[in-house]
Formats: sequence, C-alpha cells, structure tokens
Amino acid sequence: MEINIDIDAPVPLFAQLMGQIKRAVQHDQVSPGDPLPSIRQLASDLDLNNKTVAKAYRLLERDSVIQTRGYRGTFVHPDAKANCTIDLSAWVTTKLGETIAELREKGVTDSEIRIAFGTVMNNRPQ
Amino acid sequence: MEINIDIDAPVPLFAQLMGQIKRAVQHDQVSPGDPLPSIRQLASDLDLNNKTVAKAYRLLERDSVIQTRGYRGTFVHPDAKANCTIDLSAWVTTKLGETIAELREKGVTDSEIRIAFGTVMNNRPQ
DNA sequence: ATATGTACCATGATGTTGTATGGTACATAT
DNA sequence: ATATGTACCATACAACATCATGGTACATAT
Repeated sequence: MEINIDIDAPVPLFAQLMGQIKRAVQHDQVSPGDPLPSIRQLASDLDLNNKTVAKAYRLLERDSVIQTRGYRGTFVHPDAKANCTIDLSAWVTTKLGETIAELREKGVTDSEIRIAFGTVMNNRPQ
Repeated sequence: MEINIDIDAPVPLFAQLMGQIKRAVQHDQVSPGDPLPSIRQLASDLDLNNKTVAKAYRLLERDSVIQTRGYRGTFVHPDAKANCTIDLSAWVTTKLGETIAELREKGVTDSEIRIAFGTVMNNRPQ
C-alpha cells in the first residue's frame, strides 16, 4: 500500500490519509483482516504527527473500514470494501440538499440552519 | 413603544430589536395594523445602522410578525400576537433531525453527514 | 523493555461565520 | 423633493471551529 501526502493540498492531512486507505481497500491492495501500520509507525513514515494519524484511524474505525484491537494493532475491517462506497456520500448530499433547500425556501437563514445542525449532531448519545 | 438597545450585551443588536418588538406585540403595546417606525427613522433614533434595523424587520416579516408595504411603511401583522409564540428554530431542528435520523438509520456515519452538510451549505443555489 | 491504541494536558495557525458598519442606487408613491 | 423598502457594492472585527502540532501518561500484552 503506497501513500502520498501532499502538505500543500487544501485537503486536510487526516482526510488525505483516510482517502488513500479507502482507495487501497477498494482497489484490493489490502484485504479484510490485513494488518495496517501502527499509528506511530505510519506517522513516522509519512512525517506526520501521531495525533493526525490517530484521527484518521479513529474516523476510519467509526466508518467500519478498519478495526483496532488495542495492543494487537489495527486491521482492515471484514466489510471494509462495502463501507468504502462513494455512491453513499453522493446520496447523502442529495438527501440533505433537499431538506436544506426546503428550509431555505421557507426563509430560514443559513446561520439558523447551521445552529440547528449543530444541535442535532451534538445532542446525540454515542 | 419603548426600545432599549444595550450595545454591550452579548445578544446581537438585530436580535435585541426583534425581541423588543415581539415583546411590545405580546404586551399589547402595539396592535395589528399599527404603523412601525421606518427603517431609517428607527436606525436614527437608536443610533444603529440602517442594515441592522432592516435585518430585524426582514426576519420579523418572515415570521409574520410585521408586514412591509413598500413605500407605505411597515405595520404590525394581523396575526402578530399568535406568530410571536411560534418557535421557528425548534421547527428547523425537528425538520433537520428527521432527515439526519434517516441518514443514520441507513448506516451513514456522522463524518459523512458533516462533509455532505458542508458541501450543501457552500454550494448555495441562487 | 518494547509496542499497541488511547487518553489527557496544551499551543498556534488557519479558515469560516456572524455581526455591524459604510456608501450608492433603484422603483415606488406622496 | 421627500420618504418608503430594498438591492447591490464593500470593509472591519470578534467569535468560533478546524487542523496540526507538542508532551505526558496509562493499561494492555509480547
């Protein structure tokens, strides 16, 4: 698995890392159960901070693309490939766009929409 | 109708103005059909910018608390008193909450929802 | 001892958002 | 001429979130 990080790109580093790992999964460069580099190792290789890599791993695990097993390391999730689909995000954007368009038509301000969005996303049992 | 604006309060000026006008409506200090001061006049009296007063008036008209009739001026809405109690933000939160709950049920992660939200809010249709 | 993920403390830089302000201009009607 | 609401151009500032970074520490297991 080859990973290239562009420090000058407008895309956040952790997002670049997430995207390339997902890409490797979709292109079968890694398979379910395969071990991934440790956080410290990958951070050292890519010259990134541990926290940046840890953030990418944490989000990837939340998306069920990888699995962390404590001291045993991190591995590709059994259903990783299915959870990498990009069609989903497009559908999500469409779905959210419809609702927001409806709110805007009612005259709701963008700031009010953002406030409501923050309320919904933060008041959530995790 | 007496209006006091506190420049040092944490509440935005336009929000203070909206609140006090709503308060006057609810306390029967003004009645449906009564004329309100013009934007320029009120801005002058309160030592505010025209845009600030215009913003408050625009939002109050959206909430059907007041009515603007172009060159004829601005008046209290017939159903002003009832519309003062409607909590628009709560409705927006509910509406957004329903959509987001649907996305979550489909297995969409919060990170994807946030990304999609940012995309929608920045690609505003005119 | 070494390595794993994770948690907490913290800083600075950057970008976004919201608020409030200024000026100019228009169609409308008195 | 004067006044109404409204639209556009624009700037400045504060607040906030995001991103990336640093250090220290813990329980876990090899």
